[in-house]
Amino acid sequence: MTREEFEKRFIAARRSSIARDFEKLNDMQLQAVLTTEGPLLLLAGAGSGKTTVLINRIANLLRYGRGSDTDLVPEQATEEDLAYLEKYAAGGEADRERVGRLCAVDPVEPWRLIAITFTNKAADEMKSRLERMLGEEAYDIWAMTFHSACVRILRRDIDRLGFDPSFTIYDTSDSQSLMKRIIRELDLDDKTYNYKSVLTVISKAKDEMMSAEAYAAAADRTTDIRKRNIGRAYMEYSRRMRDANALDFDDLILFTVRLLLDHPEVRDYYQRRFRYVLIDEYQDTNNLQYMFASLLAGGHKNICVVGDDDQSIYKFRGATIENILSFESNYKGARTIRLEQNYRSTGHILAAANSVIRNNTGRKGKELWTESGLGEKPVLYIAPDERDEAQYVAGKILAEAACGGRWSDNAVLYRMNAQSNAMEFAFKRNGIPYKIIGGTRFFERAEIKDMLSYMCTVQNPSDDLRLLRIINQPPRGIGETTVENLRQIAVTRGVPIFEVLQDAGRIDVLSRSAAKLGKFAELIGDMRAAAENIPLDEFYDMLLEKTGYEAMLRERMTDENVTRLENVQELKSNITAYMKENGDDATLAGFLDEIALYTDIDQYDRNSDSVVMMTMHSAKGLEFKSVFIVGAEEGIFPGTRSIGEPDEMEEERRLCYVAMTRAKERLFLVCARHRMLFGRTTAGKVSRFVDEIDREHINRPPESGNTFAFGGESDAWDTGYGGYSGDRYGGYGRGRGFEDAVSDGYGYGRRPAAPRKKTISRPAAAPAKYVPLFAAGDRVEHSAFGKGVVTKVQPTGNDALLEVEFDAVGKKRLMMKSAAKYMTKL
DNA sequence: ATCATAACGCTTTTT
DNA sequence: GCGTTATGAT
Repeated sequence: MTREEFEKRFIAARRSSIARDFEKLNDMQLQAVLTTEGPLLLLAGAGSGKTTVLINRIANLLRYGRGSDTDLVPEQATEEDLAYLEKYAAGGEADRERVGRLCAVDPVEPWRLIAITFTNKAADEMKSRLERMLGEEAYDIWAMTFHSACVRILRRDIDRLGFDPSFTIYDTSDSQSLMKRIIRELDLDDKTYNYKSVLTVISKAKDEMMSAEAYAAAADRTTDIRKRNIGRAYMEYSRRMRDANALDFDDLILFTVRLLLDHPEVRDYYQRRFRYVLIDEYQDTNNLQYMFASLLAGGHKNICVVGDDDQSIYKFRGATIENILSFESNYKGARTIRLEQNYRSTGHILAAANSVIRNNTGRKGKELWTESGLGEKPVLYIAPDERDEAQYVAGKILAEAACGGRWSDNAVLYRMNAQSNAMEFAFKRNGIPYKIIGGTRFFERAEIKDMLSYMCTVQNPSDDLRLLRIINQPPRGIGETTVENLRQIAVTRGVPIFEVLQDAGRIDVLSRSAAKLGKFAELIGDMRAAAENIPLDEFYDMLLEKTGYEAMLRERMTDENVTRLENVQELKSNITAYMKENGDDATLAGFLDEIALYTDIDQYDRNSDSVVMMTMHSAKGLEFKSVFIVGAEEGIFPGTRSIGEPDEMEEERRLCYVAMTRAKERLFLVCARHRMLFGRTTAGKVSRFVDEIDREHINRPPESGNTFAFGGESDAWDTGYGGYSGDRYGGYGRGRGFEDAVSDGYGYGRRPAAPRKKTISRPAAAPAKYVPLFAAGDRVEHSAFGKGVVTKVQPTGNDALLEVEFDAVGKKRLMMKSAAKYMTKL
């Protein structure tokens, strides 16, 4: 055997031997795991087992280093070794230790790996799966979000950029209130200079790595007044951020990139350190994140990015799909692997999703497929209005629950949070437990922001923004004029407000309130001392007490204040959780870091069994047995803003693709002909995305043309067709809408006859009078909740609120008319 | 300082 | 249509 032939066979046998560790993967997944060296683009379709691949890839790197992907053959390898490997590779038994020794080439130390994700949730999942697979070794792997990785890097070296390592992080609303203030102070018209749009411009500039100085200078070279004024606002914003020793979310990444670009010794350290860089959700990266990733990977050039161009839905936040589309040209010698086998959805659903996304141009081109059979076709239901739409969804869910399904198998996805209202009502009417994800978030609540502001002020004395928030909260008689004086003096002296506070006694204009100011300064000072000496949870209790915040809430126990108190306590449980996780390392600064980067406490716990409602955006990365996409109408989804804008329309279509591919077994597309939104009723028509679905993969109601239309108008919506809504309780069993006519196999109870041809009167025109269908003491059976007894009937206009004590699920409150459809007297 | 009323907006939003 | 927010009056 020549050396050449020996090496060839050795390399092949080594790769096959390593592959035996990953037998559960499909071929493409395996390739992705074994391809360790150089730039790699992993196009991972929805549900293709992406995280599994990432975890196994890391396991491979730790165990075998580049063994599966190198031409290097150890000098000392013998023909006997080769024979041994070949036998093992062919399926034989072998000593694992010896195989490991023969296959490994530079196994990598865990701390040389960095895996970056976008969300804390993804990072946490990655971490826990790594721990499960690798045990303690996993602790040293940097598995975290872009932002937390940057914080970690900055805490070490930000002093090189003239910031103090104890910097605080401003979240979006902090930035917003700062910008509001700046616009007011610069005397700019808040219509033309809307704080949000100004911040968007700044964020874009930061993404292009344009400093305030550079931006303002460039703006001044133009005649564009607006641009020049935004330049001024940007300058002021940067100056204040610097003075407050604060960084916003963009800054975290921008400054890290700056640090790596301008400071070779820092760059070298990280480039040498990280032998392998992994980036998840690459289609969502913006320019800065691209820079950051490529800087990190600049040393060893082993960068693996995972993403799906078809799932890029955050362009409006600066994500650029270009990063993934041009990965191959950005990285010389890049390899691409496509994961197209889907393990989540059944055939029809996948085919429907494929047929929608096919209408986009500029794709990498991918077609998902599955081995799991055709399953059920997605169903289109057209409701008369949003009430009926919601009632339809509730009905489907109840029917499924009646067959033993779990509530949490169902998700309702909508385009915007405002749509959740109608759904909420329907769920309440029917006693369906639900949970809304998103909307007003925990950390956005005033009382939480207040408590966090106290902590920030204690932690960072120069954080004026936070200090101003709480200086008179609860009221301590420090009024607006005093605050204004304070600020003036701070600006002229060029020092943080807190310093002026301590000096108040010696300043004339402040003399009248000096005592109050001094007391406040003392309070913060005391708390600062306490933070260093007592455990964090005790510190927090002390804060609640000494600041008088708790007392303020307790003073008047309104419903609102009760919730606030609960929230404030909830924050404490965050602290306790943080302490548990970090043990002796738990510090105030550490906690604040974590909180600043944690928008939502993991409010989505899968333990509680309830239907989840959320926007399609938030649904990314999740999966459900049944998915309801509501509001599938032109003008809602796609939204008015994207109609006529080809790029936005494509993004909208990708969003549709994301939403559809969340469904494992059942997918419902629901729309309403008339919808009341923002106080106006508008007529809509079925979303173009629905029309794009191949007819053989969807159950549609018969063409609404002449058959159902009014007076022969072919696309008229106002057909007065009987709907789902509970308004005509006497008529249940009929008028369920189109969809059952095509039989999706999921109607419940009595099957309706063919749809009525047409109805002249508008639905719900004359509200029916209250007719009691149940009385207290009735023994009843509900299709989803089982048997029970009616304990209370409370008439409400033309309906009634029932209280039913169910044998299995306990007390439920139901609206009579809705309940009548699913519940019968025994 | 606190309450009331008027005015305003209003996609989506991993950090 | 509703919930937040800015402003003005007491």
